[in-house]
Amino acid sequence: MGNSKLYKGSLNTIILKLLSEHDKMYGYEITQKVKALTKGEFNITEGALYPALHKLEAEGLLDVEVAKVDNRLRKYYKLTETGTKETVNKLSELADYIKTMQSLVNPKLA
Amino acid sequence: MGNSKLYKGSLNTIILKLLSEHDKMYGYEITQKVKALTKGEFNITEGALYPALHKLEAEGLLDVEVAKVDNRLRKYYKLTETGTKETVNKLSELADYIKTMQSLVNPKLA
DNA sequence: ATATATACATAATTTTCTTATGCATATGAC
DNA sequence: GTCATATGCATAAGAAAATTATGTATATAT
Repeated sequence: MGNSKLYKGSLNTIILKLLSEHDKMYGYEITQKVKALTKGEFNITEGALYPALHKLEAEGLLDVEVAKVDNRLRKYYKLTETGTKETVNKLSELADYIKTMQSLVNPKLA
Repeated sequence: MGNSKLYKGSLNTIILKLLSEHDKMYGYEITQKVKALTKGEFNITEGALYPALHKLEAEGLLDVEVAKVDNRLRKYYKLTETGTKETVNKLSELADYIKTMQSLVNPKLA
């Protein structure tokens, strides 16, 4: 996750959520999208992203489709049915985590 | 972090925050406190906690004081000055992370 | 007497990331 | 025309932070 070394485990959630909104995306596009959406706060490194995509594919959560654009290779990823279900789970887990974490760290606002 | 395998990196923040509120605590007490405060959602495992405490001590963020209660050993940890400053940083980073993550995952509410 | 709670600790392994490379094409600046 | 930057993929070595599995020891409740 580049500069913010914190909170490992959120990369998969980010990938899945983006794909649930954009139908299909390729790796480089994901890194740029995250950078733009977070105003540069999250920088997904390639060394983290590509292995993560490969693993999600191996687990059956993503399908791949190779394309050639401007003579350059692109690998488009999209959610499978299982991936769509898992996205819901991950987002729910994230919401729970945030809620619990805030109750721990800022009990007065909980 | 026991059941929630997610979001590694928050353990140190949790420890520091608890110590900023409780002056001194021992390891087992921390595990019980977290379990109680999160209603069982976060279960800090000993294999994660003790090495984390040792590291925070080695980094100069915590001081230790050994005590014997009921013939059982306890190691009380408390924040050093540096530890107090670092707690502020960690909490700020956590707030940023949560904010950024929510803007990614739930852009409509951001 | 036996299980559970209290209290610490470490070792082996796994997961997930960072950092460092490597390859290749396209484009803009000079 | 060449040189830097952007686009686009990939993997390997290492670090960080957990999990899981042990190990030791005392206290308490059934």
